Amino acid sequence: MNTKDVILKLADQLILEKGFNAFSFYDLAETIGIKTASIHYHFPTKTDLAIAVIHLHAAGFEQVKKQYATKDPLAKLEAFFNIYSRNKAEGQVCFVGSLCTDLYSIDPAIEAELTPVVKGILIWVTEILKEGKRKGVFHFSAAPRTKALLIITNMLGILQVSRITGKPDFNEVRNTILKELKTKKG
Amino acid sequence: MNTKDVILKLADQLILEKGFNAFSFYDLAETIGIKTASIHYHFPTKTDLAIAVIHLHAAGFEQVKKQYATKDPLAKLEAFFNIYSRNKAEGQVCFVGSLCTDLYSIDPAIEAELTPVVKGILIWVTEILKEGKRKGVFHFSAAPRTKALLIITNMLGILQVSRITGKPDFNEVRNTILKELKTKKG
DNA sequence: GTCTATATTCCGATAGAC
DNA sequence: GTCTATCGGAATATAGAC
Repeated sequence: MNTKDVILKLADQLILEKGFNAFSFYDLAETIGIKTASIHYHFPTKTDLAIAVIHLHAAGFEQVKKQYATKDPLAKLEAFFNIYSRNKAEGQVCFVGSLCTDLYSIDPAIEAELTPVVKGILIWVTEILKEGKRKGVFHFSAAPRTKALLIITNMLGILQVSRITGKPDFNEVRNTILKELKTKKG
Repeated sequence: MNTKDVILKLADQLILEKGFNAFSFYDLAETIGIKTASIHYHFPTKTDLAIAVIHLHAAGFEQVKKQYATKDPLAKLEAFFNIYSRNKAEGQVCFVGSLCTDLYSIDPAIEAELTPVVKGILIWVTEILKEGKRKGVFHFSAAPRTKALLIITNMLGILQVSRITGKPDFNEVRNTILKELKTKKG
C-alpha cells in the first residue's frame, strides 16, 4: 500500500474513533513514521483528507450495493448491517455520525461532499425495504423512506450508545430490527 | 442569571452545535463579553465544564421524570421526545450523541460522569415502555430494554442525520415511532 | 516524495494585580 | 470576581533543500 493510502486509512480510523477535530497531522505522521509536511504533499489541507475519507466510504457502499444488486432483499439488508458490524468490532462509530455531530464546526466543503453520500445511502436502504415488502419478506406499515430512516438511525445510534451500554447491544439491536421486519403484523 | 450559569448554558449550546473539541474558552469569553481567565475561575478546566454540562442534562431528565411520574405512559414518552424536539429546533444534536462520538478523545473523567446518566435514561425509557405494555397502550414484541435502545437511537440519530436530510424528518420519525407503538400487531 | 525549518495562529491554563 | 500578562504547547500550513 502506498503512502497516500496509508494516510487515508489511518485518517479514516481516527475520524471514526476520535472525531475529525480530535486528531492532528502530527498524530498521523507519528504513527506512520513520516513528517507532517509529507502528509501535506498528499493532502494539502485537512479538508482534503476528510473529503477523501468520505469518498472512500461512498465507494465502499457502492461496491456492496453492486455486489448484492441481484441478491434477495434480506441478503442486501444484512450486507448493509455488516458495514456497521465492522465498525462495532473496533469501537468505532460510523462516518455519518462522526461527521454530522461535527458538521457545524468543519469546512462547508466537507458538508457538500457528505450530503449526496448520505442521501444515496437513504435511497439505497429505502429501495431495499420497498423490494422486500413487494416480495413479501419484509413487513412494515410506515413509509419505506421513513422506515429506512428508522433503521439507519438505529445503526448509527447504537454504534455511539453501545460505547457506554456495552458492545453486545449492537447485535441485540441488529437482530431485533431483522426479527421485527420479518414478522407479520395484524 | 449569574456568570457561571451563562458560561454553562453557552458551553452546552456549543457542545450540541459544534462538539466538545470544536469550541474554545476564547469562543465562550468573546460571546459573553469577559476574558478567558474569568472562565477558568468558574470552571478551572474544560473537563470541569463538560461535567457541569452533563449534570445539567441529568438534572433536566430527572425533572421531567419526576414531573411526569404520575402521568400515563404515552404522556411520559411524549415528554421524553419533547426533550429532543427542543434540540431539533436549533439544529443541535443531543448531548449523548455529541459526547459519545468524542468519547475516545476526551478526558476519561467525562466518560465516568456520562455513563451513569446514559444508563439512567435507558432505564427510564425501559420503564415507560414496560408500563405502557402492561396497561395495553403500547404494543411491541421486543424486550423492553431493547425497544428502549431502538427508540433512543432513533432520537439521537435523527438529530444528526436530519442535519443533512432536512429538519422535517425529525417529526416524521417521532410520529412514526408513536404510531407503531400504538398499533396492535398480530 | 520526503525532509528541515519555520511562520502563524490558537489553545488551555496560571500568576498576580485590582 | 474579573482583569492583564504570559507561559508552554500544539495546530495547520508553507518554503525550499535534497
